[in-house]
Amino acid sequence: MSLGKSYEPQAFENQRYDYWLKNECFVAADTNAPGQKSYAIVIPPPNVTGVLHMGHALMLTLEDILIRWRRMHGDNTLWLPGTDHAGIATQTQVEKQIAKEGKGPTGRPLNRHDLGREKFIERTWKWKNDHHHIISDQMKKLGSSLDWSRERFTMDDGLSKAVREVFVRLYDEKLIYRGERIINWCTRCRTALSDLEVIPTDRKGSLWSLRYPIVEKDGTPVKDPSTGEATVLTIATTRPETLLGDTAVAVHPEDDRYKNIHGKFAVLPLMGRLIPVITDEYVDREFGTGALKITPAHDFNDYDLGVKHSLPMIQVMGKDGKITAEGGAYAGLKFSDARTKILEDLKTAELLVKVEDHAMKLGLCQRCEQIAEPIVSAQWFVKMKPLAEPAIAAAQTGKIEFSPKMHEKIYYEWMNNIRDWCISRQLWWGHQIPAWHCQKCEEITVSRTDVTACSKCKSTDVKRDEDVLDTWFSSALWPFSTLGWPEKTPALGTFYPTSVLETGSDILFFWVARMIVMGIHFMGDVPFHKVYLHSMVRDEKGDKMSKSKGNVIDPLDIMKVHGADPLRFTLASMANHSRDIKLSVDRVGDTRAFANKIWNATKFLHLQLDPNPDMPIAGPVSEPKGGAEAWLKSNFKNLHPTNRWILSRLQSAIHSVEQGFSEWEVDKAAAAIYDFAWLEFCDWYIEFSKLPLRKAGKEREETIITLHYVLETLFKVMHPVMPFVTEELWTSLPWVKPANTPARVRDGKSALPVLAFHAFPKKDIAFSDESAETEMVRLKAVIEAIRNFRGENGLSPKKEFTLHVHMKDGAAKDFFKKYGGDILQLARITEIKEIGKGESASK
RNA sequence: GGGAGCUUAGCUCAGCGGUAGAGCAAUGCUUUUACACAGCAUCGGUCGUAGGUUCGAUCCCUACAGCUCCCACCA
Repeated sequence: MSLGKSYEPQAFENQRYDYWLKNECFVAADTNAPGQKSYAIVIPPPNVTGVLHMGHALMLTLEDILIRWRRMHGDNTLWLPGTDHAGIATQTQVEKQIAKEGKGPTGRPLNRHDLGREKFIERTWKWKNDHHHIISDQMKKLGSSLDWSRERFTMDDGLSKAVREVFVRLYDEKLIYRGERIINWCTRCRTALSDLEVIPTDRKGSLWSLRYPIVEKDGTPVKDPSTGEATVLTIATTRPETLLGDTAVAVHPEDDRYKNIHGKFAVLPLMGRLIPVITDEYVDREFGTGALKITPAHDFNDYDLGVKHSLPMIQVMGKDGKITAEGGAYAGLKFSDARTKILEDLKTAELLVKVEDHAMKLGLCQRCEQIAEPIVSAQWFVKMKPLAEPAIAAAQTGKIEFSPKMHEKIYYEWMNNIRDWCISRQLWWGHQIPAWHCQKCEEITVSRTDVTACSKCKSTDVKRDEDVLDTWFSSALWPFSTLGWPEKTPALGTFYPTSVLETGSDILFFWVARMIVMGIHFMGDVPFHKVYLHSMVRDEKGDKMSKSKGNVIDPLDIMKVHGADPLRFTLASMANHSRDIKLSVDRVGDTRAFANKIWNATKFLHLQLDPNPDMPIAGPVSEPKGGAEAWLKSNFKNLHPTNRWILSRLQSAIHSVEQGFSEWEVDKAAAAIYDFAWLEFCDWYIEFSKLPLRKAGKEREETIITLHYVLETLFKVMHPVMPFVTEELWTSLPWVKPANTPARVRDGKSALPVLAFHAFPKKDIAFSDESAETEMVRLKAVIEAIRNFRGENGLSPKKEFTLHVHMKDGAAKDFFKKYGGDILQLARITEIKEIGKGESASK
């Protein structure tokens, strides 16, 4: 088979992938063959409506490397694909689409309520079905060797069943409960959020100082003991609109300034109601005036104080982003308008003392960047503490290892301080909570099957809870739900626990920690033994890629121009552990040059074998009996030193790559491949090989065998990183046969060899040769010295010259006797002349 | 406020106790029968700063600075 002029990935990548797919090359067996081990990775499921971004490309590349590497080692490998229903993200997409389709009753754009829940969910399923193929097709473009026959979706029947089972069991175990608590609420998404979904963000704000007059219970002003004037407490706040819901003011019990007002009351500005002055050591005497207003319904700290002091909770900020009826004159105003109005009114009432600039953190909704408001609301929670304990132990005992190690500390930190997980979301798209509220006795019935009557009073007037579960709830079950749980499927037995969980470090808490928790609780064993985390991909300046900044590097664009393999190799070689990946398009271009280099090295071999009028020696060489490897092994001692050298270097490269893959140092593996292939094999070995290849006979034959063997082995070693080009080149080699290819593939109409089924090379000490390596170092040094001499003296490579050397010592004499011819040609010198001591060397 | 990581040639990064490395960029030469998506050579760094340990430090320790990230309820 002949090769094209240069590396053109577009010519073969799609066809290769189609061939793999058609022949089910990546389908895992449900059970292991005798003596076989299983190796499984479940993919971090991308959003079903998403498009492939560089983070996905990195994740897919790294996981495919591991999977292909283990597959070549003979493991029963499963790489399980799937997508996530992505509650808010998907729902928002469909809502946007609906909004474009028409107007609702009052002339505003259509929304989901106009359709109704059932219709809306139907629409969303349709959207999902229409869009799902986009991201999976893109994953295929990258060469991902996923077992598509086992593809799952977080809302498919099996997974829905698993979700329901888990919910019911946790509820029965009292680990899921419903409670009225303060939670983060996004007024745009109109749903509760978990702590993780709120991103603290630096914002410039103001600190307003407000006056709260202090009075007795009956309303008479409290006089200042020293001045005799009415006491007014000045309180600083960053959110003046919350004063509508104040139910107390607090001072520190030991604060001498305020001892006279303990037990008194404050007149709430604008609202006029009396609220108690309470004391609590929580108050920081140093901050502001040392006095604090308490709004239990709208601040996490105030909520705790409110519970502690049994304060009423007045909800003034509504879930719709407007002030509630409790807000009196301000009811119906948007929060921001309410603030403006309140500040005006305070000013008028002379209750606003001063305004200062104040740097502060604001919690923003992760999804829409709207300010997340703390609101008291009835939600479902998972009690995390008891579940976290065994998950912490699993890491401590080494049942789960984190790599890089530093993430283990971060994991402990979070798990040790874990708070209950708010799992209910006020959305329609997702797993609806399997709980029914009795309209008569308020009993909640949670069940695996749909409920028609209250479990307590038997009333048939029951209504299903409207909320759906946090998207991450179903993702947390992913490692076992995708394998068939709660059924005891063969696949579950074969592949659980999975081998490695690989993902970006940004979802360590969202996903990884929760999978560990759920896996241990429901399977009685960890969901995976190793957690490999990769860095974030940024643009070449180190900025986060974002659509608004316009700095997004689209993996699909890159692949279109340079091919999947160069992108994969680039990502792999940049996948370090300690810093973000700064990706530049140029870098992928450089790697494309590497692919082209390998392409041409292979072409070089073909050129030797294909009859060619310009090269009288060229012609086929037949494969040695028993194969090249066996032949080279038995003749190793008699091979030319350059052949022994390259075989020895190849072993060393295999060793480095194997080590890189097994120790989660993929970047080092990529470097080892690059250095061997380009710097040693292409730059030196191929140049050396040209000399014997010009002569007919044994030396030529031996060199062809070595060339063929090194290339073939190199392709195998590189295959996990660059699957397309390696297989393309490998199949072009004259001695490659479709051996090892499973029957289902071999029996196909075309039986192209598939590299994925061939064994990953193992380091073979039979090919290690220290003396050949030492000798080559010497030879290279001599040639390099001559090249330097040329460079420094401005002698062009064309200019021929004679090298005069002293050769009094025997070793040097032998050396030049042995390699003199090679040096002549490779360093382009006319002749080497020996000169006596005292004579000066000249060109 | 707590914690982590990073700081090495113009750029992107390796190296991590023993005379500074690669790729790209720049410059020069070369179209020699694998490759100009190339080859060869050259240019280029007191390895963030200041101390300490050591015979010896880019590499270990301690401070400091800058950048990045994570966690945290200071109004």
